[in-house]
Amino acid sequence: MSETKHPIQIVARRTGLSVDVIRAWERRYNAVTPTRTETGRRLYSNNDVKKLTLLSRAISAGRRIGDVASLSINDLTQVIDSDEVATTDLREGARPRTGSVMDYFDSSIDAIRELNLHALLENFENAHRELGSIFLLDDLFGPLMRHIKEECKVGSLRQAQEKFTIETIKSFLMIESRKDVNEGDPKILITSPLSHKDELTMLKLCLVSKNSNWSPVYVGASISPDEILFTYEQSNSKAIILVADIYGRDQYLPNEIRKIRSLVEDGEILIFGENIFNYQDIIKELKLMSAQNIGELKLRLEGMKNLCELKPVRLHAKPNKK
Amino acid sequence: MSETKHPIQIVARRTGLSVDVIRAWERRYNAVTPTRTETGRRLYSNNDVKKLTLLSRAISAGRRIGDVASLSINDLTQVIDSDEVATTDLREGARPRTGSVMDYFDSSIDAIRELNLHALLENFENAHRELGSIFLLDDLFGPLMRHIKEECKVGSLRQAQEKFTIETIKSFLMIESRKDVNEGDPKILITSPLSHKDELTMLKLCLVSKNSNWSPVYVGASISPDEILFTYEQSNSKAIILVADIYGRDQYLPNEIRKIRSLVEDGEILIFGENIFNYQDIIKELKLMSAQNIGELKLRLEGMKNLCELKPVRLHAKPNKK
DNA sequence: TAATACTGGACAAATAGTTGACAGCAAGCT
DNA sequence: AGCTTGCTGTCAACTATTTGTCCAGTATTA
Repeated sequence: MSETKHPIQIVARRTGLSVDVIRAWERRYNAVTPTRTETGRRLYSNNDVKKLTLLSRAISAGRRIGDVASLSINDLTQVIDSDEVATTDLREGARPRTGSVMDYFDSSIDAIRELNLHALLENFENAHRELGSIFLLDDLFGPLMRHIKEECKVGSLRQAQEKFTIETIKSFLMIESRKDVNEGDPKILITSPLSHKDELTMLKLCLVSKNSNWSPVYVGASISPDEILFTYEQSNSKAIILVADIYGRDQYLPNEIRKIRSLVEDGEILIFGENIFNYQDIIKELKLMSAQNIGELKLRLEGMKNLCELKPVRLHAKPNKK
Repeated sequence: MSETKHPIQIVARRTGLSVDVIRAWERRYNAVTPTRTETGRRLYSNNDVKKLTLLSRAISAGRRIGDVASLSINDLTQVIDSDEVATTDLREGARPRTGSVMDYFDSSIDAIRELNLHALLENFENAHRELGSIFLLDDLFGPLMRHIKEECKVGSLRQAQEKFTIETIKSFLMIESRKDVNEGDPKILITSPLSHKDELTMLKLCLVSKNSNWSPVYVGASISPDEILFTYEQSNSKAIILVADIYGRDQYLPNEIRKIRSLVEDGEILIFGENIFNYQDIIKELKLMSAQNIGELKLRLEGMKNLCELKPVRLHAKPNKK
């Protein structure tokens, strides 16, 4: 197999890390050791990129680069898995993992071919029980949708089957994310800016929020900043998640976000999307939180949870900022 | 097995304890004694994490840290087991309700004003129980949506509240129409022509179908005739409902319907819409069934049910289509 | 020539560590 | 009740370490 190699710029883009960081990690911990051109330019293999991506996830899961930099890809995967799933989970039962995702994937495809709603929903429910929401969303629904889109293009699946899948997933998510919501949980508004409208992702986030002990408030996609503020206040939410889908129009987003930030003074705002590194600047400027995948989101949610639960308990009044 | 060690931050997240507490317990009671890096950073083993988790549970079960900190993991488990049995939570009885449609209407509006999802869903559920699906859809949801649209125009309700209502109704309908579907019921395909796309109505019909002992097949709106045929055959449906919403483009509809009729030879086709009298001609021409409101639909559905239960007696094998 | 990459060093922000202090609380004693 | 006392979680102050970022100077690329 002819390995394609990548220059540092590309790697930075793909991993969301800065070139400085990539070089620093190499210099300090030998995180990866790219080959060089005769003149000394770094050339990264796909494996290197993968490891860097994993490291980046480990970092956002709270690890320190010095502790994890020298781990192998396998070890890293394990560490990340346990970090992103375990968090405050008190259950000690081992989760039966690996391999089973593929089984669920296959039986999902079967059910989709037959348009068998009952089988598909049951399959989802079982997968949810066994895998938990993170793996369900990241490792089952994600690949499933990608696979189906491709099969549709090739022609081995019909458009109706794609729609069927989307509708079923949507309805599954709606059902699950309404189940057993704890009324005491703080509210979190899940919405998307005017220029974006990825309903499926938003429903996914509803489920994750619920499972992280937030009570999701969902009013659909494409809401104006003004309406977002209203919803936020009216529902007494403590935080906002903005979904930036990959099809959205980039040029409008920063201004919309600025508007929202200025309206919602006291709440945490989190941007979610697969390619949010395109918006690094605005995220820094406004000190927003961000998450690129479900696992990361879950961590942030739990962080915010602690933050917002401590607030009312605090005894020492903090100096009023203004 | 090479044990992975965890920095204090991770441990704090996994146990739900603050870093201060973890350190204090170590300092005061040697609850755990993590190893250190050369530079003095704490590194906790999985065992340490487990013990801290148990301690945390013991605390919330009422123990004092000083009393339990030095216990072994086994002893701790025992202590906790005996403690936690004692705690049971009280449950409030369901409150019975009697009320007319107007009451449900009013409390729905209240819940919508507050964007209170829980209250709204509960209200819908009660209404559904008390009124049944026909009255729920025709007498509650119908007027509700009309009212809200008007209030929105006037300005006394916000766009977000309208969206909230739509999403909540949709999710309610999805939940209810998936509940207790009888696998033995004949399938009915609920869809809409390309030019129409009233999702809400389609979901309503799913609910009604289910309650009339049909098993609804739903693949979303705006499906081409060709895909409709495919879905119909693949799912082995016995009948089709086409939703013609009031915003659809009239001029295309007759031809689309003709196409569908010619493709689906043996199945019953029913047109549903508030203003289907516009399509009288085509309905007569193709001998379609039709319904203008939910009540009427329910009658038709029950009629078709009887008809189709006789069908399996048919002897003519179908010619194998590719 | 302008843009990009490499190296090594420097710096600042974030994070940890240690110690001591303090407030809230419950239990026991006057 | 009032008072002490010990237990605990939290925090402040200060030091040390870790780590992302930036810069200067040089080399390579286009």
